[in-house]
Amino acid sequence: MDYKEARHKFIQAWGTLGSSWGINRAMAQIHALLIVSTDALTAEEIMSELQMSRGNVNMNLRALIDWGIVTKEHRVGERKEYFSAGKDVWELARQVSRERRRREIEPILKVLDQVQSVSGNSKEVEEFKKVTGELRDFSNKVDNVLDKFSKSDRNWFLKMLMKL
Amino acid sequence: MDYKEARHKFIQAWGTLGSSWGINRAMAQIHALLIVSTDALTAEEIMSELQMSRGNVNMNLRALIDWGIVTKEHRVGERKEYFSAGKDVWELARQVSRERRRREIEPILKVLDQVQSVSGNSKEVEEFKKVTGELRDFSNKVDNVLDKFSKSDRNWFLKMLMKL
DNA sequence: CTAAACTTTCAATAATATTTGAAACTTTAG
DNA sequence: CTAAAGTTTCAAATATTATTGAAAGTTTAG
Repeated sequence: MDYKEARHKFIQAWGTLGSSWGINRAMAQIHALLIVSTDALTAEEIMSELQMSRGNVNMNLRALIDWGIVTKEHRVGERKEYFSAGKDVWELARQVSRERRRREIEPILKVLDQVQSVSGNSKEVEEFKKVTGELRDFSNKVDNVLDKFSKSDRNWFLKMLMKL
Repeated sequence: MDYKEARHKFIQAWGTLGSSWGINRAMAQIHALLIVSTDALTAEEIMSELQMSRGNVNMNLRALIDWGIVTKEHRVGERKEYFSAGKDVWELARQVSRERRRREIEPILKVLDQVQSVSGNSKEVEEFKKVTGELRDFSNKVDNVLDKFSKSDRNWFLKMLMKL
């Protein structure tokens, strides 16, 4: 397989994977492009490489920066902004787990907590409390693991794998 | 908070959570309804409770069955089919991790493997191989953990948490 | 076999999410 | 300050995904 094809395939696949995990295709593709680029790229370069509009590239670059997985660089004597993605896969995973925890797990935990205060003692209410309570406990545990993971150093995870 | 409100809130939240994780709202809501119900429900009951069409309920029930988290029951002397969700949160998590692994992690691993066979020895190709190789190794590890998780008994996870 | 009860399918429609592109805005060299 | 270079915004257009509902299909009691 030649480079151009492999790269295209990777970018496409990364975009598809993103879609099925709630990250939009453009954002995932831009990230894929940056992560395999040897140098930082300008918005122009990303636009032409991925055939997307300026607005789309700009919006999704900002989202990636917001997620903490892409950084903006300024070069001396240059007006243009350059963008690059961290090459460290471990760090990427930590950052993603940190963000998804904050954005999605925390809100559902809040609801599961609130909902525990339901009143009544019918069979239905008991069942409801039981199930949502278990869901909350489980989510709490997942939340704790992700928290640990996102704060840990890169050997923790590998060591944990050894213990399985 | 009264039961009706709490239940509604839970179903809504579960639907929203599903959406942001690539599971459609209707599917997540039906699951939420079944998991808090004391008894199995008919398609009719789900339709009226969640205000969705027969087609939508049927399609998503089949998807839930396909995921292995809802089962169909027949009752003697009854024509109607009844549906229920397993109440075991642990088992639910295992089943979901099993399915997502199969549907999303395996395909990306396949692409990351294929793409390793890229030819050339330019700086770009080296970087590409390096990054996609690391991504593949990492994904492999995640894949293994999920595999372990989906096959493990319910104490494994808790024990693992202790070790953190 | 027939017909009622129930389930499934799928083309049309609606809802949602993404993308575009042009205008507004910002920055800086001169 | 001015204007060129670059960036950001956002309403409108497009694309994608989910939902409906009616027709077709299936099952079973009689």
